[in-house]
Amino acid sequence: MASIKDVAAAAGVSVATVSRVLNDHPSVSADARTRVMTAVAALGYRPNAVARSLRTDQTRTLGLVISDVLNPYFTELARSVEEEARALGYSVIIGNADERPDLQDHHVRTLLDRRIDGLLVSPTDGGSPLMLDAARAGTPMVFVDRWIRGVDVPVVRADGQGAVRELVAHLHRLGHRRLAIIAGPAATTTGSERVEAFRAALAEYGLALPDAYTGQGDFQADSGRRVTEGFLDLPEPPEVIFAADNLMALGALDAIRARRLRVPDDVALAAFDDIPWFPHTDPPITAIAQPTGELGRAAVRALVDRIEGRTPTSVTLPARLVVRRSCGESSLAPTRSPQSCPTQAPVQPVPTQSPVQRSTS
Amino acid sequence: MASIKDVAAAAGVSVATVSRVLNDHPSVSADARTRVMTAVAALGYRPNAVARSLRTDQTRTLGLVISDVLNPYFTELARSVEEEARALGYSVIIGNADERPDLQDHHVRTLLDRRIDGLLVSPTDGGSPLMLDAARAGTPMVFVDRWIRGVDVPVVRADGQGAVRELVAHLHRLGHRRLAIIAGPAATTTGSERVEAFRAALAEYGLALPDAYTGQGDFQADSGRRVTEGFLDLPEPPEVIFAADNLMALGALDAIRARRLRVPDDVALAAFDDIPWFPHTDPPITAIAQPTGELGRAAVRALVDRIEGRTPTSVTLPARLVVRRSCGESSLAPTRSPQSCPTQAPVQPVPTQSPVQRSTS
DNA sequence: CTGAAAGCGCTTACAG
DNA sequence: CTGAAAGCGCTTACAG
Repeated sequence: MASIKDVAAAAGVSVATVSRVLNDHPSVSADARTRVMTAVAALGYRPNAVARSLRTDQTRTLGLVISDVLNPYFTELARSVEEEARALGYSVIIGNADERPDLQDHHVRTLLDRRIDGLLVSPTDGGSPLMLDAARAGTPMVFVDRWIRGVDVPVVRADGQGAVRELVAHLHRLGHRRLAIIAGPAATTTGSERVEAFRAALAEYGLALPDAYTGQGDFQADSGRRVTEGFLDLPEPPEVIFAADNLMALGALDAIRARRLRVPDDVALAAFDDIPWFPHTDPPITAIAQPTGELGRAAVRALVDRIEGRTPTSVTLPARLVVRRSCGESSLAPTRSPQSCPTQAPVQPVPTQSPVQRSTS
Repeated sequence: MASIKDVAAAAGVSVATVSRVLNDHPSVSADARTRVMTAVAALGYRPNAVARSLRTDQTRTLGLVISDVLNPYFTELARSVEEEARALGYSVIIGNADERPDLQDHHVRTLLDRRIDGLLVSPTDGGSPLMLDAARAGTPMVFVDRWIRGVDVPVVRADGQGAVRELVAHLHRLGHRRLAIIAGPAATTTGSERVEAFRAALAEYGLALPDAYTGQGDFQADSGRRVTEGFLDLPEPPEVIFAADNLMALGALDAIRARRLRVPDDVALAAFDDIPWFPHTDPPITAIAQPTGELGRAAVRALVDRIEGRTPTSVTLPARLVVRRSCGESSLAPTRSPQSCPTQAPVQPVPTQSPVQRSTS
């Protein structure tokens, strides 16, 4: 592969001059510039990004460590992150933690070794020493979706509290009183916050959230299946199961189907995170939708601000409830007729409660 | 951040010695080794992968350019690729082409600039000059899923011919005669091969595939929606719509739902690629499943073989039909009762036709 | 077993 | 405007 030396030789200039035209440095004669451009084209020369990074101490690369690539929520997040990063002149390297702290650390370490300019993380756990050290050592970092308390790192996330209250109101209106939740790992913020929001909303209706109705999942499908089986084995099974993410809802559906039970007649089901398939499941699933694309973009902007010396801003955007049929027929709805549910614009009967919130971390 | 010089100074040895212990070179005294290890631990030193890559001319990194991250098929492929690569000591950088040739080229270029050791590609088009040049220039490369004719690059893919024949047999048995397909871009192999397999299978039953029943999609949901609307507007709409991938099937479902039509009563639907949601849609969707994980692993093995000087092998694995209810009730099935459809092991009434096939490219 | 030195492919003050 | 030279952080023959 041609190097800068080859180009310099072909153009009859020094490597310094080649470097200058490649980097659009102003002080280069028009003549030198054209000769270099010609040589570059003739040789099909492409600068070695590795060498450039070593010299400039910047890689123009962002690391993104997500909890699970098989989760459509994170996949959509990753897509918007890459898009925004590209618009700002950065590449992104994705690491998939698969909800495993050890794998998460593996990726953080690898990314750090590659000297990425900044790190976007959705932590799988309460914070590994590695990540905390990196943050303290001054690695530009931003948390997306999930975060870790007590670390001075900006957070970009959705607030689901309002939407969870609306969900509980919806369920209560439909006559449901025995509500259960499949929670995510307590060590993650989304794992604990969603349970707490649910518990608080139930309390407003004088309803308790007994331990038997609080199943411990890990955000993956299998755990949703397992926890649901436990719920259904109870002497008094819940009337509603609220899965704290879409994959556990998938697992719950599997378990319910396996017992030949019907949703919502035998058990109602709702999920956190909306995905394109939810309007099409049998029945369509009521879900809490996050502004995923906007979160990804805001996270990149915050990280790039941090990298380029500006002050990064934490961002919290509201999630919203999308009512479908999996919790029962709303008395407001006319009759049980097939609904039109285009993927891009899900039905949204309940208005978004609060405007975009921005707060400085 | 500490460099190798700092470690050498702290340990009282030369940087050469530090490098040797870091790389497990045999000729280092036990004493020197322990002093270096101690210094490394004390400083929290981590070798700079950028510098190492520049010096050794290898990055231990594979590039993976996939057609669309939002497509669960590619997401599963990416996961298995990363897993196998990690097992073999490589990292992988994913580039998402979003079915756009220009974006694909952007990622190939970026990856090449970073001097990845090898490239795994599922081409979005018939082959950009950039990619063809890279292949000719000797960049280690392997095609996964989709490929390009006339280039000497190993291919790892699934053969769907047998499964498509089984699908058509299934449809014919159910009494369907007007069958339509939503095809992918003709410039991609999977875009054209699936149509041809479908056409050939229809011919065996004396059925034609008229132009009006051949819709041009781009493997993304919107195109499935658009093409389906066209089909439904026909004076004589098809009885079955076969979507050449899962996202176009999602779009088709949207379009069908929007018209308040029912699957399979008004139109039957089948898809290429099986995904965890298909058992749960309304109705569960009949699909052709690829051995995705195995494809990803085989592709990595082929690429690493190529990189490390061994002879890479092309691999073709059979796809298989998974019958569900979206094409109508099979006369074999007892009654319309809810089925048990665990995500992990979809119902597979039709036996896999051929054993694993391996052929050298 | 160990160190001094060269060199990977760039960028960038420094002189001219 | 241009080039010679230093240096980014490593690895690896080469000598000893």
